[in-house]
Amino acid sequence: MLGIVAEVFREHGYEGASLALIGEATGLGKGSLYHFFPGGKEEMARAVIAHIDGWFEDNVFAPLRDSADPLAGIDQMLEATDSYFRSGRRVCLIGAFALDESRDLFAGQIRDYFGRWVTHLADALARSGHPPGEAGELAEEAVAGIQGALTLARAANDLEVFSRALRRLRMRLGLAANI
Amino acid sequence: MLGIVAEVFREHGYEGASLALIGEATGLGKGSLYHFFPGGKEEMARAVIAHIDGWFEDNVFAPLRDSADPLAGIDQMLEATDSYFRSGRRVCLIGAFALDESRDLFAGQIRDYFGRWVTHLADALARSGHPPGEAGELAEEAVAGIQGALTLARAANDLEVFSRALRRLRMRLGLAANI
DNA sequence: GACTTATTGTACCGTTCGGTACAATGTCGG
DNA sequence: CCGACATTGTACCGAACGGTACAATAAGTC
Repeated sequence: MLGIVAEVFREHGYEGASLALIGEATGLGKGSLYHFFPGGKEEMARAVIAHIDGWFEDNVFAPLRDSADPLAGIDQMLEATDSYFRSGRRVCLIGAFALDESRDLFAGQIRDYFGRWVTHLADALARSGHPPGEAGELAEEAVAGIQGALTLARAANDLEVFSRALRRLRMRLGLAANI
Repeated sequence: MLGIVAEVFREHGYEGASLALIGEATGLGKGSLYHFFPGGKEEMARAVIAHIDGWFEDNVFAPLRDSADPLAGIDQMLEATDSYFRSGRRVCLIGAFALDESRDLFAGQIRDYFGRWVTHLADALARSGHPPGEAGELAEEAVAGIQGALTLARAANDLEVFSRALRRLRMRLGLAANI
């Protein structure tokens, strides 16, 4: 159900996601909505962010952190990212929240999400042989590249923009070009 | 005055920028606002996008297109970009619009803005010696990198993220590291 | 000064907003 | 069957939303 709410926030942004839309999408009335989320819209958004964060923790950060072979972890990260963003069809809710005033409400969660992504990727890159300083820069470049590609893909209404970005990243991070 | 309205949209997003906020920021009442923009909020946003587009046309796209030395044009692009986004303090309104539902209203203008940015940069890169295909990819990577760096800088609340991204881009696009 | 047009303030419209109250149902162990 | 608690639908609240009407004023033109 959090997934459905997430989709509404993704589609309409924090301000644009009205309780009417959320209720319609989930099939729940205000009674139920406020039963599960006494804190109202803000708590819903917070729960959605935490839910997404959890998914990334399991499917993106954990492989980066735990894979014996760091390159395999990076490959899993890229696969999971491609799958999560539906090859560019989906937008990054947390990235979108970071841009407008809703950032102030969720600043901690947003910073944490992106911070961990960059940190874990930098760590994997360092373990795969990059000098520590360079690994941090490369990780930052990679995460920013993904976010930017999502924006650009949506602006151009062309999914290929996102696929191309992932393909470039794969090579740039030290993975084979095939697959 | 369009600049002030732009700032309100940038800060609050399309949905979040209420007429009350816009009126307060500009010092204009609804009477004046609807006198200048009979089409209401949508026309305001359209005018703001066109205004931004014009600024980029003059300060970013034109140097890319018209500079005799393509590398000098690229350098001017990066300088103008850094100055426009206030080294990461500012967010890209058009990028933010691309992410949520307001994209549907302004799809044409958004696609045009990013499309021209990528095209003109690709052209300059090709003239500076990159093979045509590679130039297009590199241009896409650069524009996406800028957008992503803005998102990341704002998420981390750290302007250095944006500065680092521009520094990397400068090198990657074939410019000296200094300056 | 008179006429015309541009600009503004104010009051108001219907709708939707996020949120609350609460009685009515469903659910389930005892 | 019972009380206890979880879940829901509905009606309602005041505030804010985008937008309109229009009279009052300002600014220019002849």
